[in-house]
Amino acid sequence: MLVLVDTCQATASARGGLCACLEPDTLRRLRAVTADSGLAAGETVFAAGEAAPFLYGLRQGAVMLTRRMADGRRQVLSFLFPGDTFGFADGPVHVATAVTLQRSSFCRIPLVMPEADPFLAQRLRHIAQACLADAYHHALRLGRMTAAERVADFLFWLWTRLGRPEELHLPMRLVDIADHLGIRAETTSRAFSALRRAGLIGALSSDGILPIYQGAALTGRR
Amino acid sequence: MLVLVDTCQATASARGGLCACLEPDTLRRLRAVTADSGLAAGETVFAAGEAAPFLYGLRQGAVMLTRRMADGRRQVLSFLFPGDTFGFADGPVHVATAVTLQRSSFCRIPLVMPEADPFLAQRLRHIAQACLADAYHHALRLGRMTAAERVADFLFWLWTRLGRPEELHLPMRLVDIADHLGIRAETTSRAFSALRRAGLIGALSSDGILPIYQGAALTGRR
DNA sequence: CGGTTCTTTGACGTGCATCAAATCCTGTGG
DNA sequence: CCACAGGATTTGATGCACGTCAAAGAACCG
Repeated sequence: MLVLVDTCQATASARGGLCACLEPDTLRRLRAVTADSGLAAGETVFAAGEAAPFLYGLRQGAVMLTRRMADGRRQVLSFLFPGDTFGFADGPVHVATAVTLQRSSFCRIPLVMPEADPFLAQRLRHIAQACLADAYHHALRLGRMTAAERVADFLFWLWTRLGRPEELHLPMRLVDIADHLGIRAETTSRAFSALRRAGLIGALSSDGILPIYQGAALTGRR
Repeated sequence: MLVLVDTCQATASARGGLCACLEPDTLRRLRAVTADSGLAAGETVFAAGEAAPFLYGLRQGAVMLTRRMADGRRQVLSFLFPGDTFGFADGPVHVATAVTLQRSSFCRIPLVMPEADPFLAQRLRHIAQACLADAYHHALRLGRMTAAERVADFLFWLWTRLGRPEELHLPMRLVDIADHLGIRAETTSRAFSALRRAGLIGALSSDGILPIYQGAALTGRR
């Protein structure tokens, strides 16, 4: 457990904004029952199959949602950043495992709350729909794009999500990106190298900083 | 436009049940503003990019949701059956195109309704979450399963969704299944042949009837 | 400094795509 | 009823994108 901080880094492009987008009075009511908590990098927030009594709003840090097959094959379903809401379950248990990629802190919303609060229920419905739209886009990536296109499209998504900075800070490993895009870490590395040779990005430094030279050119025609 | 029918074939395994699962009084209120409509096979219910003023509940028939890349590559996002709810958008416009696979009939729910009806909003939130759970499962299929596994797992899903019948009625073409699973129609055909030779299924007849001999054996270890 | 983990690059193998052709089915018109 | 055209499925032959295996840096850590 880390110390709690009160600054929420939620941005407008977040799929959620339980922290950022709620009306002030709803937010005030939320605060009354919301327990903030923090975790170091590499820790499990919740695991697939566990009971799902909370929704989570990511305040700081980065999280990934994963699923595994019985033989260990892993799919990274989604990467989450400040302002994103996660923990949606289909029924009483989680369908995915959530793991922190960095030190992260969360809001936790007890699942009884949205049942009682129509405004919150409405907001959560829209968030779930935004996640669904993302998942549809990702299905297109996985089903119909080449490895190089997947990597470029993913970097474009990430670059946009993080506010189109000149340098992208990648909190995840290459193998996590590979498991997100349905390819191998080696293939991911080769795609990065090709983009670098093409002048769209710079070299990935060991601390995960990736210069973006032509971000708009990363998007293929969808 | 087809004639309206009043029997809704929604089942318990449907992701939705706007027709089947609502409380009688809510249903009655819904009926007051719900316009039923019908379409023949191969027609477009709505297209990606169009305004999204309605949600849809499928009463009879079958529908698929698709997305295309600019160069024509197509991804079938989901197959829908009676009882399923669709038309969720992220914002004001549809993110997918919905096409009928058979003669189908729908309920249409104006999007202003859930805003006004907390019960309906709650229900839609749960439906959207169920769709998200499906989309996550599908990401695992697309990202980490072999072609043969994808086909078997898809058939298992479909078999379960349709009530585990002895004969599956496939309303879609092989190429639609292929575009759903991120493979080619030829590969899909080969996978069917392999399952047939293994004795799990029978021969696919020209009218789309597929005998299921060992449905439970279709599921891989996930 | 030695051990560990991650990334990068090369060499080679394979699963699926692609190309092609045969078969089957359906609809149409004589 | 039969002939024919067009489309879907099936199967075979071949090619290539990406997986797999391997090894060499590079960064980190005790």
